[in-house]
Amino acid sequence: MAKSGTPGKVTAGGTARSAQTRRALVEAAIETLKDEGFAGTSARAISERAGLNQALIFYHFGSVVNLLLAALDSVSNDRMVKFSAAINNVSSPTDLTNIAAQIFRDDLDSGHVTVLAEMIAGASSVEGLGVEVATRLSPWFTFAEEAIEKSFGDSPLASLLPSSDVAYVIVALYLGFEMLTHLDGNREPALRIFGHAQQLVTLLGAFSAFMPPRATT
Amino acid sequence: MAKSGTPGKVTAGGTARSAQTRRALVEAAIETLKDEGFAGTSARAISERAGLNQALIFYHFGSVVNLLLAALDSVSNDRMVKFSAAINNVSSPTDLTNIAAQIFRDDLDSGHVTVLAEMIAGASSVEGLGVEVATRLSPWFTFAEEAIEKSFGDSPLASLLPSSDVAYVIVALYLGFEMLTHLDGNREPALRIFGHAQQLVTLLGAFSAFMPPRATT
DNA sequence: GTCTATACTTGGATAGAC
DNA sequence: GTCTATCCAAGTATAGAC
Repeated sequence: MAKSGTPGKVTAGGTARSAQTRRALVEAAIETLKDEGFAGTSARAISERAGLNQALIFYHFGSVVNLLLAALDSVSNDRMVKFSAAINNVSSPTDLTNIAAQIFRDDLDSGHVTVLAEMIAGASSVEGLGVEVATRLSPWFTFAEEAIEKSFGDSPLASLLPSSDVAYVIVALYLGFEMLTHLDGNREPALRIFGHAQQLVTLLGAFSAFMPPRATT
Repeated sequence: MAKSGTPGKVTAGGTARSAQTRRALVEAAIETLKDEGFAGTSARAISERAGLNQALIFYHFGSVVNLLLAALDSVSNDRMVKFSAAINNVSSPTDLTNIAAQIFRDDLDSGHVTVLAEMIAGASSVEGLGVEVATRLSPWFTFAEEAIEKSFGDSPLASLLPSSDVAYVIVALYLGFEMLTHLDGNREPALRIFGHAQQLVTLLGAFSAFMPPRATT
């Protein structure tokens, strides 16, 4: 992307002030994406929110899109850290749905999934952005898959569906809930449905007692 | 909206040529939304695709956003007509999943859900657009709910979840699948999962034989 | 109703002073 | 590393000729 040797890289070293500026810009980019959407997230809108000069975006990131990708990296990493910490306390399906509901509520309120959704939707408008976003999305799948394996792996339910497909459904639902919730500002349906999911898992768990145990390949 | 008495209304009468121009613009807006996303759908991009003059957008629709809403109306109506026709042949859960899979494949390929997803995501960027999009989305919920009632209403499964919540999940999944599929251009996971859903419904149907019948309120 | 031409605004990006 | 100033492209929207 950035010309060789320029400070365009996200990981570029430099003074402490540099790092602080970059962080401020990334933070402002995230907030702008949440509030104004992809189409409303211009260099001017971001810099104004950060209280910094517009030219700094191009100095530090080379382009607006690069800054947006850095913003996506940031929220994605934050989510993974939070997720990973939570999942260590998980070993049963019930655990998983409980923790998932809690994290989901957190994400809805903080707007982190909004950033992802806006970047996915905005990817159609910028050549080459799609693959970059897809790359940053793939950890979400593997994380979800691991969580499912860890909590459902011993259950006969695991033989019903490949965990990679379940992970795909979870991520899709996460995105869909986010979009609907964001559109009308009403998070109740999504949260209520998470409650249903917990009951369903319990119910399926009861059924699974009558199913043959999972084949150990 | 448009000033009073101006031809901004979608339903405005006028010459046959007028109607044709409006249709061409709406069609071009749909295609542009699919190919370029919300942020890339400018008056210039639309008019160029339609082979018409850019000023016609403002003459006929008053603003670009109004044209986009007309485009959303158009795909939304088309979908509803198609859905409604399909659902008349449906009476069992198995019927529903079969038809749903078929329609879903159709929608993925035709890109109609893309239009919806881009409009939802883009709504964040334009003041007041959110409520307009939400209004046009509500028929999708009621339709899904009716379809569920019609096919699951007699099943004991219906007592597990309110059909309005199931409808919410379906719409969310539709959106989520669309975004993921659009991002990486690979529709296989989503289609495969529809296959799983059919098996699950069959399985649940078997289980439901052991459940108490639905209370007739 | 449609086109050309144009006014005005916003956005991405760079040069150069500090 | 940051700011001011500026260029240029693209966007919305309107006026007026046809």
